[in-house]
Amino acid sequence: MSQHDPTSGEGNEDKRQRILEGALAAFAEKGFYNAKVSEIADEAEVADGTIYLYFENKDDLLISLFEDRMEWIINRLEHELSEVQGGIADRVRRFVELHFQLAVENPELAEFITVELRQSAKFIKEYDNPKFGDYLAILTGLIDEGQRNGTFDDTFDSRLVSRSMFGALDEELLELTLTETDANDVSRRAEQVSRMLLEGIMAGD
Amino acid sequence: MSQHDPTSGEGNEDKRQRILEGALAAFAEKGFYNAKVSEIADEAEVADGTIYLYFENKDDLLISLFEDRMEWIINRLEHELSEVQGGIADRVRRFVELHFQLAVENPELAEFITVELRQSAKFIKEYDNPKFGDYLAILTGLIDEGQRNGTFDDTFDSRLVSRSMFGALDEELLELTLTETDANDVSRRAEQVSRMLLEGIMAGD
Amino acid sequence: MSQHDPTSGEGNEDKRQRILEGALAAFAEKGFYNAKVSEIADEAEVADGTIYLYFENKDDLLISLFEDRMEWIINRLEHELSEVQGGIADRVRRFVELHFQLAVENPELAEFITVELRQSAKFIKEYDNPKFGDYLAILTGLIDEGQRNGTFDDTFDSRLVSRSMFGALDEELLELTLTETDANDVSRRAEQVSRMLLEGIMAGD
Amino acid sequence: MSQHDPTSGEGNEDKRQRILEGALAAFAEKGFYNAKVSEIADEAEVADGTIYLYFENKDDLLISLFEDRMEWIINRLEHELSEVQGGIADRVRRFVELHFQLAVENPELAEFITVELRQSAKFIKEYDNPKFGDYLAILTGLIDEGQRNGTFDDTFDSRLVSRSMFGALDEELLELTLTETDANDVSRRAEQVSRMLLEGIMAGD
DNA sequence: GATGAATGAGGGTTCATTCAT
DNA sequence: TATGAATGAACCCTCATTCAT
Repeated sequence: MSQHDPTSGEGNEDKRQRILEGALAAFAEKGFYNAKVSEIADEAEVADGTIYLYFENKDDLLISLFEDRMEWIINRLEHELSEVQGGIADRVRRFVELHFQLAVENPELAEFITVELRQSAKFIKEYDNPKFGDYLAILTGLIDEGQRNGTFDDTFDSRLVSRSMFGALDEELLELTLTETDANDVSRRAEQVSRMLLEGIMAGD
Repeated sequence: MSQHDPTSGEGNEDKRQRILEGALAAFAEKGFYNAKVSEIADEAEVADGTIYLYFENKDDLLISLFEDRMEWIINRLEHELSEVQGGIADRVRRFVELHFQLAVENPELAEFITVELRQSAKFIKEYDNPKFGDYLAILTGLIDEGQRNGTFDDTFDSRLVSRSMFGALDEELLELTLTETDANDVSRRAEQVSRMLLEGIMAGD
Repeated sequence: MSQHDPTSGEGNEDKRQRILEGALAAFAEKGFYNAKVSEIADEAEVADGTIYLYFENKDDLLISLFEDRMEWIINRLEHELSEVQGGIADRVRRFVELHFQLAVENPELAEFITVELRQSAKFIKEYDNPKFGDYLAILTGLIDEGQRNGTFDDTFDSRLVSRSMFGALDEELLELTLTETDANDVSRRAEQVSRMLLEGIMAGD
Repeated sequence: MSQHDPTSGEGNEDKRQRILEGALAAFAEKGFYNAKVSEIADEAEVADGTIYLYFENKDDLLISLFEDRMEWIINRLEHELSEVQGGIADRVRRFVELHFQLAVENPELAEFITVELRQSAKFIKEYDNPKFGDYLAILTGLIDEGQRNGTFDDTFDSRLVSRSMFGALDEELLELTLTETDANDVSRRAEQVSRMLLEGIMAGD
């Protein structure tokens, strides 16, 4: 999506990252349409025009930011999930926990994803948003595996389940970004969300 | 929120409604920021300036549209839920079903609510969005009642549960608005979503 | 070419004309690319945005100005030529004289036509520039008539002759706009140009 | 006009020429204002910044290109005219022919000269454009000589005549560059133009 | 009340030019 | 000398809002 990758030196990748961070800050604070390119440039400490060396236009900056951050999240999720000892339910629990943790650690990112992803859903549909598909696939994979090994009720459509779980989780994260929440409460919420979702799909006795 | 409360009755209320419908169509199709006031005026068959007799500005039009439509949805929900024979679980099931039904009957409204509500979340926070609170209160009320009568597990925070349920439901409705879905599949989804959510919170044996 | 003809009242046609005059002044002084839309607006005493109610964009303003002024010139030429007593040579002489006269009376217009018409030739080709065709047709018509009645040598291609005559005339008018020239000298030049061009195509004995 | 006169000889002069050729191609294709310096650099296979080692700025590049190409044309004209056997009329005829020939051989140059010279006339006036004066002087010289030896009518102002002849010729060359024309037609046009112009100024019998 | 022509602030983007390497 | 990434001033155009009719 990026127009121009000036050489491949570190200085430049750093500049690209600074721009993405400036965009993240601006989009999180004001939303895509109210964020000015010149503010992003200020934040990134580059000239306005420099942004256009790394991104085609403001839209591309949005898309690229999504892809960049989703990729980071996906890597992080895959890494953390691979380290989980225990069954499939533990991994789902970890999946949920990790989201709360990431949201607490990166409030701007949480705000950006929860607020802009939805708004940009249609916008992004045109670009197909493969990264979001990759992301959901992780969750769908967990559900599928749980259904195969009898942990989860296999009368559910795993894609529907993963979408719904994402929706529930996302809504909680939105609440988190929009209100002050103390740490204890955050873990209590994580526990409740994963318990509720898991019990919803557990294979009945 | 609206600036002008037309005194001379139905003729004006009709004009106000035409403007809101034009806004709904425009916002659903293009999103709030890409919808032009002049397009809304065209759609409503009024002059651009007329919109400012009924609404303070474009923001107010968005807020008013939310409030108007949420009020309509709330009334509809309350009416339909009041007619449900059976227990609390049946009412939750009906709550979910009704959403799918409304989304199918009013695709523009579904698109508007699912896409713009989120995006406007922060924007709307400033205005506090009491209607959304009223809406969620219906669901929270159902959960509370179920917890009191022992149908639902009362170790869950009912507000968290209702938010999560809304999130799950909303995500499914978004999927519905963004892809073609046949009627059979819609009811299958409604069934799965309500089953999953209910089992998640049922008082376990 | 113009986008919007707001009603048809005189006030509006006047505004459109003021914009065209502002454009003429700006284009003549600075050339198309160096003239700023905001300067044209200033000159016309309208807001920047008003220009876009009457013209699609800056290009359209250029095209429209050409068409408007060429039409005016064509009408003027046709009217004046129709009043000429005498033969075809007198009408050609009058054609040339009139150009010098118009250039003296409307130096901005002369500058605009001589400088921008050429530069915009290719640009205007895309829009086909029918008015320039109409203009040249007047001259071609004179040549044709002179050839038919034996005044002019009919071994010349009348279209080539009229283009060449236009080129010669246009070059002289350019010189006129770029240097100070006193009135006596202007008429001397007009006389020389028409004499030279006429003798060039007279049927020889 | 050029900032830098490369000291180390041919390698640099070659680079300067490549830049001028790139500029010619770009200006001919898109016009001065729409041609980008970076495109010229691409065409010349040099870096953008390199252009500024050889030319002060984009304006200087335009001026320098004019001067370079006009000098070339002048040399070519003087050489060819010096080889003409025959009288002054033959040399004028050759002058015209040669223009058509050069235009056919160098369409980009023809386009550049016919389209941009005029547009840049005022722009160039500021720099005085001595080369164009030199060029016209050739033609004026021919006219003067013809007037002195009685071939041409000496009641004409030779500078006016040469300007008009240039204008006529230039207009024909413009037509040539803007439309497809086959070789036969080109020579027919050359013949007609020179015949017309010569007869126009021949000393009457 | 209703109109819609007019307004003008605002912002995304371009591109000639610079300068550190 | 040569490079080309970076700069940032400049500008066309949009569109929410106003107000004379």
